[in-house]
Amino acid sequence: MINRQTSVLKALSDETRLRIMNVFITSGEALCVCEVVDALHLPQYQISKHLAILKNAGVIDVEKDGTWGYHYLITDDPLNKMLFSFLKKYLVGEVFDDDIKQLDLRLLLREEGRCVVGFVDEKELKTKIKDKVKNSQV
Amino acid sequence: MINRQTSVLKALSDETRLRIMNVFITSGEALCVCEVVDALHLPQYQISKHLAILKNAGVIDVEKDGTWGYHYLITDDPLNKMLFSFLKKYLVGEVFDDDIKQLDLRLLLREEGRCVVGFVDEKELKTKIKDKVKNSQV
DNA sequence: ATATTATATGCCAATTAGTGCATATTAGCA
DNA sequence: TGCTAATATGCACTAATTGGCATATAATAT
Repeated sequence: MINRQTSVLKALSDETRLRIMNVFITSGEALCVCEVVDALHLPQYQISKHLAILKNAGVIDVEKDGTWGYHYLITDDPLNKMLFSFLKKYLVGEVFDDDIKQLDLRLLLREEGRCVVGFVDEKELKTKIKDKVKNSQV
Repeated sequence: MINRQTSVLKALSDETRLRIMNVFITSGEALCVCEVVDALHLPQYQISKHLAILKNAGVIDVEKDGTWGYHYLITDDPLNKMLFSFLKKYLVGEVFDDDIKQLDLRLLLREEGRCVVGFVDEKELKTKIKDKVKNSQV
């Protein structure tokens, strides 16, 4: 009953969902739920729900790989293309930048481009990264 | 408590408000409330309320001229500029196009670039336009 | 002063949306 | 088969949003 642009913008009218869009857009990666959870420091059930809303609005989709679910932007669509290139410039500021930093750290844990761990809290993340660096030097 | 981009996109997450933004953006004019009312065919109190929300979000402002209130886009801001140029491309489709047609008709009633009548319904509008054309030919 | 016109706003009811928690689902693994 | 890990979802609660109506405000005209 309402037009597409309205329902898409409704889906984007929430800080958490904008933060999610931000990590997808600036990373350019397909991300699994646990990676988004760690980037945003929000509970898993919230991220899952918000991802479902974005999926419903037609801006992202999922591809399952075992228990992992890789979510990615639907870029083969003219309206979405406009939207994403707008958001890429528009979403600037502390919150958005912090999320990217966290995501970049978290992505260091990937192996061969794939997510291999669930959520890890802040300290655990740092420890794991140190271990990884150590091992790669050996 | 929430960041600016979020509150702006919240303000845009409503079909009526997107339609309002559309008439501002594609017409490039400062419009008074009655002109927006006639373009969208919605009750005055709705338009007033929605304009207040957009004003609150920092995307439009008002300049009063007697009882008339001319609303206009706040374009001297980098984030707003991005937003408006995005919306200009993004807001396409029947609803949006129809509103523009209605607005164009309605703007024919202006005199020296100013609004000189309140709301007029569809038939009244057509009559008035015919009269105007007739008078201008004499 | 009073009436009229353009616009704003307060209040209510109805709907919708977000959070938190617990639990369901599904896949891999011992 | 049973366990654990990754993700999804149902439910209850609260908060926010919207439309409709009536009325307020404020400027102009009579």
